[in-house]
Amino acid sequence: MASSSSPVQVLYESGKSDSDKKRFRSQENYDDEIIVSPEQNENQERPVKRRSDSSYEQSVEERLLGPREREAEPNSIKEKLKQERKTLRIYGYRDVLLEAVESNQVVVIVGDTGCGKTTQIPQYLYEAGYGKKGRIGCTQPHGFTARSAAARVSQEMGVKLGHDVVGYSIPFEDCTSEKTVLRYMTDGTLLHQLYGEPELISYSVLMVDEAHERTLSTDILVGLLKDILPSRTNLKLLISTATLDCAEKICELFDSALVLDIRILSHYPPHHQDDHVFYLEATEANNYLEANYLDAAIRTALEIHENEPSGDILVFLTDRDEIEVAAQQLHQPHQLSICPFYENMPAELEAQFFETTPKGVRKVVLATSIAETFWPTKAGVNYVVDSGFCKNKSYDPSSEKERLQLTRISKASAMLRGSQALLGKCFRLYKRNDHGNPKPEVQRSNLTNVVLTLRHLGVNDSTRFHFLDPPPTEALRKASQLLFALGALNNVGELTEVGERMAEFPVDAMLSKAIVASDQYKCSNEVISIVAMLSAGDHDSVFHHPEDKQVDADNARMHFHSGNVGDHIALLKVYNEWKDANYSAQWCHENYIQIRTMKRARDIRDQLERLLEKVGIELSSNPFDIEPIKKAITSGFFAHSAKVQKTSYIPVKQPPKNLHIHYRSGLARMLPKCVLYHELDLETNQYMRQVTEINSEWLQEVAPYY
DNA sequence: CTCTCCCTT
Repeated sequence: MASSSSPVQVLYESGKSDSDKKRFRSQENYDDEIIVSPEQNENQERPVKRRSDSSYEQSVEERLLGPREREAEPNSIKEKLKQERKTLRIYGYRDVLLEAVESNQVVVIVGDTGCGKTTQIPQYLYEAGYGKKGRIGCTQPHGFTARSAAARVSQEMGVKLGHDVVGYSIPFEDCTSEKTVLRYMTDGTLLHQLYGEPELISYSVLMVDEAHERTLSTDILVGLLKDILPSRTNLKLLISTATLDCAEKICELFDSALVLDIRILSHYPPHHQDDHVFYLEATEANNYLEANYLDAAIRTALEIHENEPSGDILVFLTDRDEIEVAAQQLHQPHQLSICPFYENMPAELEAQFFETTPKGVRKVVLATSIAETFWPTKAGVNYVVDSGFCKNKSYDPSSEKERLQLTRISKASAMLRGSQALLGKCFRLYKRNDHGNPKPEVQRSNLTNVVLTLRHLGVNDSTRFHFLDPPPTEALRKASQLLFALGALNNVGELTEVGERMAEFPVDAMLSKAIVASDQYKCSNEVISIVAMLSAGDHDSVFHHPEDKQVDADNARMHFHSGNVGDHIALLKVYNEWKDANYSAQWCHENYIQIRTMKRARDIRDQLERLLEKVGIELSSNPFDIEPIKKAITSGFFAHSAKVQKTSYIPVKQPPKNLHIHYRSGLARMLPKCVLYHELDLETNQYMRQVTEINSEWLQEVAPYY
């Protein structure tokens, strides 16, 4: 173990006798963080994400209304829900809010996550008659919040979800009908709806919720709404945010907007004032630099275990590696049951969440920031350890490389993390108010698809678009350059027919181009399968390789690579064999394939197939010749081609830099002359993932201007 | 001889 000369070590030893008090200072002043709102108390379910699970909707309803309540008189349920609505904090602002909307086109609402605005405001608007003038839309950054809000609202209104006035529309799930007036959806869904309804003519009110998350879709949507509002004078816009900073930016964008801060005026009974959040003392916090927060988190968890009453612990770390390190170190003390929790976790680990730990055994959940919003069991945890960090994808436009970057979490994230410890304590491994200010996604993303979407919606000069925060000009320029090379823009910068078609597909522009190109190579049937597989998950989420069965898993994987067909064709073979096995779960298990990824690929593929018809591409198939398939892929990915040089690769066009085929590729150590890759690893940007051999002459054929 | 946070059209 580390010697006692390490500042962290000393720190922890000094704190041993008196538990947290020495290291952590409780919040002294009242601060509206970590509010236990009535809604949070009532509506505690945080279901684990189950993509494409058709039984999900029902299970949400069942959780919202326990079995006993379902049997009770419908009227008494209705009465109970009606009373509950009045206890919500937001209820006190009902009239103020409606008045504000009546006399202003744009209203910004500042309120904490979970204060009831998502479920209540659309209902207030409906009750005030806005539903008679058009639809009431409410957008969310995430599909599952849209779905659970709609489920809750349909309960409160006593209507059947999706068959009456309340519905929702999220990826792969359209739960609406002609009767739907109150519609919950994701920002992305609404953005796509703008393709067919540029002025959102069917809506009378729109509420853009959780704008402070600053997702790509939210930012683009808000910018577009700025343009739409002048000609839609009878359209009301509400934007909600948890932070004042974001509210100010929105006000700046819309020349006149009314800001309603529903946090300040609220009053809480004393027991809701929190004395359960502990921060590091300033001098100690300075020791917690990026280098040792993992160590600090592990030690804090152990100290909680030694000094605090029973209750499960949730530790927020940043990635899978850290979780595995922490799991190993915490494994030693008995009476600790360790649960890892991260996206794309193997199914067998997921099962641990639902196992009840034996009496006297404390559960420690080691999670990434996924646990800020998803929570697999109904039971909460008593203790939260917040490292204060997360990992974020970032894009450098000048090198055109994507990387994962360690980032300090925002105040909003810290609040979400802390709110998981409703009745216990939250230990933050940083100073009070020492939050990060993460860049909005639009400033750290590859903008190719953003520019394509904007063009498709008639925004011809993206540098003059109303961004809440402008992206680097270089990123916009690089995006236009790639779109030109792909043939989506012509030499005067107009969207071409190819570009129009590409914009319809909900996948990355280069994949979208491959689909459009598959028309001329008569293999759209195969290409949409490959595109769906590549879009379904990142890197290794298709093949499963458990620690203890590496050899078996490798053998299973290599079966799809027979003939050295390349990783793209291997993915096609995986999809087709799964389909031939009737989409069987057993087949996935036997072949070490992750069924979650496959189900998602199937959903995406179905969607792509429907869109082929929309853009006039015939579903064509040439299963016995892989060359046309590879050519179609090359039409999208010529920019990712590399030529062999001795034992490594150099990009065909771009500053010299050696690349290697990733060891998990079917072509690892094969050294084909010329290859194309889907992506580079985010850590070193040196390893090509998903590699296929191509003929270098094709490059001239598919991208003469590149 | 290396291995990527979380979302979403």
